[in-house]
Amino acid sequence: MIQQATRRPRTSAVESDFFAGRLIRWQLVYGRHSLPWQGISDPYAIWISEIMLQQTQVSTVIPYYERFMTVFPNIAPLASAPVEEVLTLWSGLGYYSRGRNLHRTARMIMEQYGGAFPQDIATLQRLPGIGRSTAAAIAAFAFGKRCTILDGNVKRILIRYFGVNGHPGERMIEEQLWQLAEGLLPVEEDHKTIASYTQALMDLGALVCVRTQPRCEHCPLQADCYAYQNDLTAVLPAPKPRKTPPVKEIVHLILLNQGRILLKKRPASGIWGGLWCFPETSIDEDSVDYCKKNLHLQVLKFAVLPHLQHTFTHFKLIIQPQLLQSIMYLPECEENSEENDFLWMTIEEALQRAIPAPVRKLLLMTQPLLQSCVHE
DNA sequence: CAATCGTGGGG
DNA sequence: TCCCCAAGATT
Repeated sequence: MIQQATRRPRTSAVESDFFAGRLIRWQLVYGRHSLPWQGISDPYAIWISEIMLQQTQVSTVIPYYERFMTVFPNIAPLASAPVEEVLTLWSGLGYYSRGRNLHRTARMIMEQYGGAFPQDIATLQRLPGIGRSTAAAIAAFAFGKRCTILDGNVKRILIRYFGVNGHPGERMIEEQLWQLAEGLLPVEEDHKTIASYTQALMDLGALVCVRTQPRCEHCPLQADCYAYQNDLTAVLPAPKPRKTPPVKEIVHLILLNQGRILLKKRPASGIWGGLWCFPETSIDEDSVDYCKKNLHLQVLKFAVLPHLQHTFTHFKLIIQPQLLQSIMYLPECEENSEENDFLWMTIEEALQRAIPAPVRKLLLMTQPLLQSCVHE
């Protein structure tokens, strides 16, 4: 598994501080120090940033983080807000269960811990949305706890540094990496040291030990890196074997009525859980029939918009948008029926709600069209 | 363990 | 255009 094992008999305390020391000194000069969630030890702010940063790049997160912290500067208003308000601030960021779990956790911390963040990593990890790595990040940054993160950056660094064969997806490898990461922690449990070290790992992975064309010339670990010394940085880590994702095709119904459009709130579980979307049908079904049968709406189809491609991690979605004029609607589909999961709203209102990225895109694309319809 | 869950950017 | 995947967690 670990090719260096013969040359490097595990991680000793001496090596640990060799590794950590170099990293910390490098971070001081070349690392990032001005990110919005840095230079603080407010566990709430750190928590929000860590959740947003899960599987999401820093540049994407920054504007979302700023908006979120303006609306919810601390845990109390977050806990007392409706979930939908959280999802609205999450709109476009993806992985919306993060938003729902964030809200659940805020309420749990208010109720079970009197509004104060638990400092113990095991307790942190029991909170919704906080796994092993995120718990460690919060504990390290906010409380200076001596525990290791293991995100994509750290995995890539360790795999190269130690010359690990195999994908992090395999349980054995995953556990190996956790063990290695823990062995490399600075010996002393000093808040500043732990925070700098943790940030150093992230920065090295994001700025130097990047996936393609790593900047090994600038790496403080170069002399000891297995991949660099053996010219293997291009093949380590081995790419994850992937199946070609399936393609799904659906129709999005943009229903117009007196300057308003109809949106439907999706169930909390599944894709885009809890978000507002256009009613959708299969491409095999006649959309006018669908509206009559399922929405009790008499409609007139008057435009088919160019299709939209949206790629998820595990499948590709082709969206066929249709513009439909609703002539009238029958009593069964009054507003506020169906537990309020169908709502007519103006396009401006819709844009301010919790909607997924493609819906936002479609709304913006068709906004001029809708305006001209109103005038008719 | 494998699938699920978004979106955007870079090569 | 296509492939890869980023401060992962949950089921």
